[in-house]
Amino acid sequence: MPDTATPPATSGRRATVRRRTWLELKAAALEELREVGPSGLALRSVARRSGMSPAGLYRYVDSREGLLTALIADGYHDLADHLEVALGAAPEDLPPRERPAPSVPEIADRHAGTPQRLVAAGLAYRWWSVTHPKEFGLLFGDPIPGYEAPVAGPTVAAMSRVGTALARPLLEAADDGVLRVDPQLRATEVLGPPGAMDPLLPPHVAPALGPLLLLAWGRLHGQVSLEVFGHHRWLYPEGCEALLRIDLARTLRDLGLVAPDSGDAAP
Amino acid sequence: MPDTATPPATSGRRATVRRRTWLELKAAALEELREVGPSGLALRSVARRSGMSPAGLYRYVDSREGLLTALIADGYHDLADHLEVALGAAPEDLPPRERPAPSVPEIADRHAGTPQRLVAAGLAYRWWSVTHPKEFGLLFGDPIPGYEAPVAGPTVAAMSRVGTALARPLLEAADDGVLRVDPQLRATEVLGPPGAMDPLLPPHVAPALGPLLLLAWGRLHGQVSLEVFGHHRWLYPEGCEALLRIDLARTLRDLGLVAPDSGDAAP
DNA sequence: ATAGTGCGCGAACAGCGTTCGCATTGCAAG
DNA sequence: CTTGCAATGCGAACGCTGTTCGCGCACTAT
Repeated sequence: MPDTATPPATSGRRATVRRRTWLELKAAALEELREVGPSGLALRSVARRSGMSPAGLYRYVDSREGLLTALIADGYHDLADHLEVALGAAPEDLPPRERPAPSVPEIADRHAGTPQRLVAAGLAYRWWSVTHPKEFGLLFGDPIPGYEAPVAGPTVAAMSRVGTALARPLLEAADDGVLRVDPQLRATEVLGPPGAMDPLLPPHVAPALGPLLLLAWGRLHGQVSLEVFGHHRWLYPEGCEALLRIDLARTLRDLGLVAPDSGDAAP
Repeated sequence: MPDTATPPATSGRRATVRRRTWLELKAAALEELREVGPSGLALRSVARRSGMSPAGLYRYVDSREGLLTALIADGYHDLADHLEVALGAAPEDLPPRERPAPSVPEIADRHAGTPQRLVAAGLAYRWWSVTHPKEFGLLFGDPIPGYEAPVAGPTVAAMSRVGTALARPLLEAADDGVLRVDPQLRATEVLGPPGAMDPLLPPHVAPALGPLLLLAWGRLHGQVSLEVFGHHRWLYPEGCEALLRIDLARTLRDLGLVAPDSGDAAP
C-alpha cells in the first residue's frame, strides 16, 4: 500500500529523487488535465507522458481519485496564490510553490482602499477561473461521487486559504467600521449552527462575517461559474467581465461600502 | 447510422413501440444517472438495466455523449416545468412530459405580487437543484469537453424555456413600471453585442433586460451551485435556504423592487 | 559484503465504448 | 397470401481504461 504524501524518510537522496518524480508526475497530470478535463484524465496517459509504466505509477498514487485529489489541493493553492497577489502580497510572502509564479493582469489597483480590494479579489477570482477552466471544473464542478475530503487533510487546508483570502477585504472593512452588517445576517439562529469548516476559519470571521462571506462568495461564484461553463457567453460573449464588475459594485453598495466610481466598467 | 430523435415513420405500431422503448431507455439512464452521476454513467449498465444488449442500445443512441445530451434536454425541461409551476402555472398548461408531474413545496405564495414571484422562482430553482443534485451537475457542471449544443437543437430549446421562466417575473415588473433598471445595465456597449442565444429570447427581453436577467440568474445560481456541490454545507449545513432567501431579498431591493417582509427568513 | 527495502515493469483481469456481421421480426407492396 | 425490405436486436470482437500481482533490479544501511 503506497503512501502518496509521506515517504518514511524525509531526507536522503532517495527521498529527494522521489519528491522530484512526484512533482514531474503531477506536472504531467496537470498538463493532461488541461487538455482533456477532469473526467477525461487517464492514469495510463499521464504514465505515458512521464515515460513510466502504468503499474509504476501506483508507487506514487493509490488510485486515480487520489491523483485527482492531489490536483485539487494544488488547484486551490494556485487560486489562493493568485488571490493573495491580487490583494497586494509580494511573491516572497507566498508559501513555496511548484508552479510558475502567479501573475494577475492590471485589473485594479492592488493597494487601494477596501472596496477596490474587494473588487480586485473578485476580478482575480474570475481571471484565474477563466484562464484555468479545466482546473475550475475540477474544483467546483461535479464532485467525485461519494468522495468527502478529510477535514484535517491538505485539500481542506488549501480550500481554507482561498476562503480566508476572499474574506480578508471584508475583515478589513469590518475592523475599520466601514462595513454595515445586516443584523439579519448576524443572527445565528437564521442559518443554524456552524458546520465542520467552522474551526478552520479565523476565529472572528465565522460568527459575525461567515454568512456575509458566503453571500458575497456565492454571488461572485455564480457569475464566474456560468461564464466558465459556457452559459453566459451565449448571450454576451464579450461582456462577462463587465457584468461581473457591475455585480461587484452593486454588492459593495449592498454591503454599505462605497462603490468605486462608475468609470470602472471599461477595462 | 441511427437517428436518435426522428424515426422516419411517425405513426404505425413499429413507431409506437420504438418510442416506448426509447422512453424506457431514458428512464433507465436517468435512474443510473441519479445513482452514479454524469461521469459514472455507463452505457453497458443502462443496457443491463433495460434488459438489452450493449450493442442493441446503439439502435437508439449514437454514442454515450448522445444519451447524455438527451438527458440534458430532459433535465432542462424538468427544471423549467418546476419553475413554471412555482410561478403559478397549472399542470395542464405545461407541455406534455414523460416524468412525474412537478411538485414544489409550499415555499411561497404562487399567486402573490411580482417580488414574491421572483422569490418563488428562485426558491424553486434551488429546490429542484437540491432534490436533483446529479441532474444539476449534468446541466451545470463541467461541460463535456469539446461539445457544443447545436443552436437549433432541442437542448437549446429546453434551455431557453428555463431562461424565459426565470425572466418572467422581471418582465412583469418591467411592464408594471415597478422595475428600476440601472442605465449602466441598459448600455449595450458595456456588455458588447449579444451572442448566439439572443434570437431565442422574447424580443423585448434581450436588449433591455438581458443583462439584468444574467445578473440575477448568476447570483441565484452561485448560491445554489455552491450548496449542491457541497461547498456551502460545510459552514452552515442547515442555513442554505435561509441564506438564499436573504440574498434574494437583497437582490430585490437592489433592483428597486419592494423586498418581501423580513419574516420570510423562517421556513 | 550482505541483507533488506524502495522502486519500476510486464502480464493479466474485469469493465468500458464502439463496430461489425448475422439472425429475426414486423411491415408493405405485388 | 407471398415476397422482399428495412427495422431491430444480439454475439463477438477490438482497443481502451483502472487496478493488482509477482518478479527483478538498484540503491541503502549494517
